[in-house]
Amino acid sequence: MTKTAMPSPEAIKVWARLMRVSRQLIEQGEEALKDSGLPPLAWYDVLHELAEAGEGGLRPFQLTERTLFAQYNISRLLARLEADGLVEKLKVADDGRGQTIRISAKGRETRRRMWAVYGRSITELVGHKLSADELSTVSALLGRLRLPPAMD
Amino acid sequence: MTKTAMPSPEAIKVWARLMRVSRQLIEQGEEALKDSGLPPLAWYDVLHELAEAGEGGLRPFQLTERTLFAQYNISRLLARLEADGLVEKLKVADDGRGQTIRISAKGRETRRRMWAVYGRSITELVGHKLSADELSTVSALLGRLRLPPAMD
DNA sequence: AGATTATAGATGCAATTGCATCAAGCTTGA
DNA sequence: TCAAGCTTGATGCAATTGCATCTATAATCT
Repeated sequence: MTKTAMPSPEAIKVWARLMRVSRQLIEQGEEALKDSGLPPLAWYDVLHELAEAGEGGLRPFQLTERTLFAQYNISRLLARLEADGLVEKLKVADDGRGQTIRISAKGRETRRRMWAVYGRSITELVGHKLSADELSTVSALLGRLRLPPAMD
Repeated sequence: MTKTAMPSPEAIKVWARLMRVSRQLIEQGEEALKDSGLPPLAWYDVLHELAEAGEGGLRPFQLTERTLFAQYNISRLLARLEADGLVEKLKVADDGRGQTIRISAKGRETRRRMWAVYGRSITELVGHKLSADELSTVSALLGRLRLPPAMD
């Protein structure tokens, strides 16, 4: 059993700023989307993953892993997305429990419109605040905080 | 009217990692607190601000500003904290609408115990992953993403 | 095979959040 | 001074989240 020490002042500062900046980013993103009459960020996250996955789609449990949303949250979010016609649920052949989720044309379109709005927030709150070099530095260091660490 | 361009790939990467890392940090913090039978992170944030404010306490609207929680959220959170005896609501002399919130001894003790648990998560997820220099670099750059920017 | 354990996804119920709005007290300005 | 408007904080109601648990199917073990 190894003792875990309390965080250094430097670590605390990183944590505090990480919390504050991410909260801002979320808040302003949600606000911008709402002002444009678009769905909340959580929908974007899922549509984004599904769009990247392409025609093959993804299983709900894969979405759970990638987005870090809880299982029951994904389950209900997908129900709402399906009700809105943004995704389709397909039976999967080799596993009777499972299903595959595929983004629909309407889903892609919604995602595109959300990105147009949300991307602007990112530019304002992130892109315009730091140089390209600084952005690379931050993302490299944040990559090492990720679980699992990003290796680029 | 100035056009806002879409974010560069570097900005997107920073945003994506920021979101992921902060989500992890929150999730693991919440989990650690729950496992120890302690209240959720939101309580910590408020107790922390109140502890820093000292005997003078803070007005609810000041908490709203500092924590970035919505006004109605603070209102109800304070009701729960008061019900648990962690804070006291005091009438404020010069403004009949307002109140001052002051942390109680029990509140300080709860905060202390939460920090013992939460701090460990921060050490594991942040402190142990980067050197002191790297931590300083990240916090300086994140400071510039803050609104308003931190000036240190 | 049959029993046991694990995994995928859904869901009832309680707690929390978001939204809209309210009540009460301040402030301003004609 | 008093009407109009602003600020502080609370709250009813709907939507979402968290928790625990459930059903169904797969995988493993004897």
